[in-house]
Amino acid sequence: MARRKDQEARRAQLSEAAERALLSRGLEGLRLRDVAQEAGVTPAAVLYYYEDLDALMYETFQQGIERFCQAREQAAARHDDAREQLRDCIHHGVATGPQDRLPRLLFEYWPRTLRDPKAASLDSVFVERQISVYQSILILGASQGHFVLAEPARLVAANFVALEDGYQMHVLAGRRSPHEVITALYSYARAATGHLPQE
Amino acid sequence: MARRKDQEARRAQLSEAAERALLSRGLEGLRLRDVAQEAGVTPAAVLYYYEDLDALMYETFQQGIERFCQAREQAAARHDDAREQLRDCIHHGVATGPQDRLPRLLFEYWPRTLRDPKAASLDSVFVERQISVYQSILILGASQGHFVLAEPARLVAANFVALEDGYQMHVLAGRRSPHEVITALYSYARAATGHLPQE
Amino acid sequence: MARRKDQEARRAQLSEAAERALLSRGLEGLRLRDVAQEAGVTPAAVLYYYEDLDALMYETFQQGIERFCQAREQAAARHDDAREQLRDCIHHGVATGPQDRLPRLLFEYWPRTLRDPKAASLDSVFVERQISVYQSILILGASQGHFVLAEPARLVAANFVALEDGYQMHVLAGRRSPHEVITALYSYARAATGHLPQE
Amino acid sequence: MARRKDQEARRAQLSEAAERALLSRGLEGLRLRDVAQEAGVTPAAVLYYYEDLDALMYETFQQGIERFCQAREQAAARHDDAREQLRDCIHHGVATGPQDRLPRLLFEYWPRTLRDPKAASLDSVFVERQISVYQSILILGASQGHFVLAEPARLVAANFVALEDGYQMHVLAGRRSPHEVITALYSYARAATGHLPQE
DNA sequence: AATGAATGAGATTTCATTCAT
DNA sequence: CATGAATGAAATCTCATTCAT
Repeated sequence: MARRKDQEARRAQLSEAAERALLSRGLEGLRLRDVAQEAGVTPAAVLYYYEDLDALMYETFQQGIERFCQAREQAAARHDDAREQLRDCIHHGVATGPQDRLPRLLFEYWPRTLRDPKAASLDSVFVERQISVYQSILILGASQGHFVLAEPARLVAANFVALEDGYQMHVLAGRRSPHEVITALYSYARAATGHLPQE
Repeated sequence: MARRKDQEARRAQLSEAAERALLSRGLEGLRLRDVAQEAGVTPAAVLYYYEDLDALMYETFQQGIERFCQAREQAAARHDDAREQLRDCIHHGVATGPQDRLPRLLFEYWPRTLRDPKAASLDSVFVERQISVYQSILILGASQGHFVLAEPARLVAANFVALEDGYQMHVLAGRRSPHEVITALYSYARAATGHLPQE
Repeated sequence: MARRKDQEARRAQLSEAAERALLSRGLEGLRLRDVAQEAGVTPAAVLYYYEDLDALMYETFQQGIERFCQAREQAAARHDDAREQLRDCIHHGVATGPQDRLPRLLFEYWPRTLRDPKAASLDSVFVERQISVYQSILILGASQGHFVLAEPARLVAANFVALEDGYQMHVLAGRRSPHEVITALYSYARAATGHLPQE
Repeated sequence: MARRKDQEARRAQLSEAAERALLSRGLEGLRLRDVAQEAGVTPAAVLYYYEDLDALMYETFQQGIERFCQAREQAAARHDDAREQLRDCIHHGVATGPQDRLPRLLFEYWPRTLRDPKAASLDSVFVERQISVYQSILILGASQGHFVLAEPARLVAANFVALEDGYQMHVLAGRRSPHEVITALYSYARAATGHLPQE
């Protein structure tokens, strides 16, 4: 039991090292070596815990998605008022800058989902889950009388996610500040729900 | 002069071969060999025209951007009525499917802009140019009395581009049909301009 | 500590293999492959210990110089009488034939000192060190009353070294026997010091 | 007939280009390309006149030897007095500096004579010819009563050549000025002939 | 006589991977 | 459990070389 726990801990460390290494090298240029070095171990040690680099990165992606979604979901769950939920949800979806590890991981990994079916389905679920969060908030807000939706909640939610993703790339590229993006999302919120969130 | 033309033609052929090879291999897994094979020449022949694979892909990306932008700009220019311009502009910005080469190239290349400054500035211009197209259409539409903008044209234009990009990834992943995306963009058009384009 | 020793030992083995390979291939035609084969390992194994072939050859040159100089210095140090020192010094400076590895290494490497500053300074020290050996012997011999110098010791010493080097090339080319060269150096010794060494 | 003359002229141009290219690249790093570029033609054009780079360099070496020897022989032939012959002969044998093309060519090529029999015999003749020049001068000087030889003329001549070669390398390496070398040779001249040349 | 395009041989180089310790 | 040595596969890269024009 303790053994298994150690294993898990070690894997988590490696996974985190992989995330850090990803920032400087990018997924494309990332070598087993880089991750090992970042973790302070030898490449062979990494292979003791993971089949190969792909497996490690897949798991890292997977856990990244999980962390990202949970953060949002929990952020929303902290409030009863849909307006506050919406505001927090928006905030948690935007990268704090080009060095924000989690969004970087998610976007660097994305091209791989085009060819790796397992990654593709993971990504599908990821997107779906984010849409769900928005959708729930929108429906709640409508029922609370705060939001007036001119379009189906599902469509508005999908639009939120797409907008977010589209702008996310600009933030990661350092071309746009997180604040600008949040402002844009707020503005869309007003257009779609009639409610303008307050910072 | 004829010589130069031959050179250019050959480079264009290789560039196109690179685009095709990209579809099956992805940018990450793309080898010099793959491009050469796709073009029906030896790897050394490719190096005769390009410094290395990176240079070839950079130029391919560059020209891809150019083609993409010109197609949109020309599509819009074919009409006098801003409503028709907007409709065509939207259509030309959405991939026809996962095998649509041009958008694939643009999105596969994207992660590279995070580390290559030259590519980054190319990408900046690319985004800016697309925003401009939408912005012009919006302003024209407003002056023609067809559009009523609740937000600055610039912001709405940026939103269009971000939405498009966010949804584009879903189309390329095969998770969403081009039609769905166009519908979503139409719906945003109504929200932002008061005008719902007709297919 | 033991590790470090292993490393050093392995490097020394490779260096020696390089020397051997040099005899048949020459520095110009020497490939990483040749050295690896001579050492009984794979080319990649050589690169595990050395940056590249140049680095290996540089170190081999460096150590060759060291060995060559030490052999001479020790040979001279074995005697108290400057006449015996001179004789032994001369003997140790002449190649035993075209297959004499050490002189071959030194002379094959020489052209590289024309372009590689690090090698150049190594070579400078090498020459200087040899001149010093002769110079010390000459001065000692003069003080012992065995030698009568018509020219400054430094100049005579430099002449010894130059003569030796000039003749060395003939020996390495197989055009002249070591014996002939030693005789010529003896004859110069008589002219410059008044003392003719006895074999 | 005119044809042949053109051929010869072209080959001579290429040979000279090779000499120039040698200065920057060294024989080891010299590529067909470098020579072609230096001559302002394409690599294929060089191959039209020479079998391969080796053949070109061999001929260049051969002609270099010829030029070098003739210059010395003619220099000596300009005087009747052996003392003046000796002085001029010495002067013509020492490189003017590291960029002196002819000596550079001769010394860069030297390692090749260790493995290429044709080059080896060329080199033998070269050395022999130089010794002959000195020998003739020494014999003449003795008969004129200017020189007193304590050793056979042949040995003294060989010593001159060896000294010259040994010092030549220092000049080419930029470690010694031509003047210093000439002084050293003068000093040897006095020791071996009793006559100290005057600059 | 010479060129420019393209080839293909041969070398290096980079890595993940293996294995004894 | 982890390491360091060494391997071997796979890619690139460099050139001389060929050939049609």
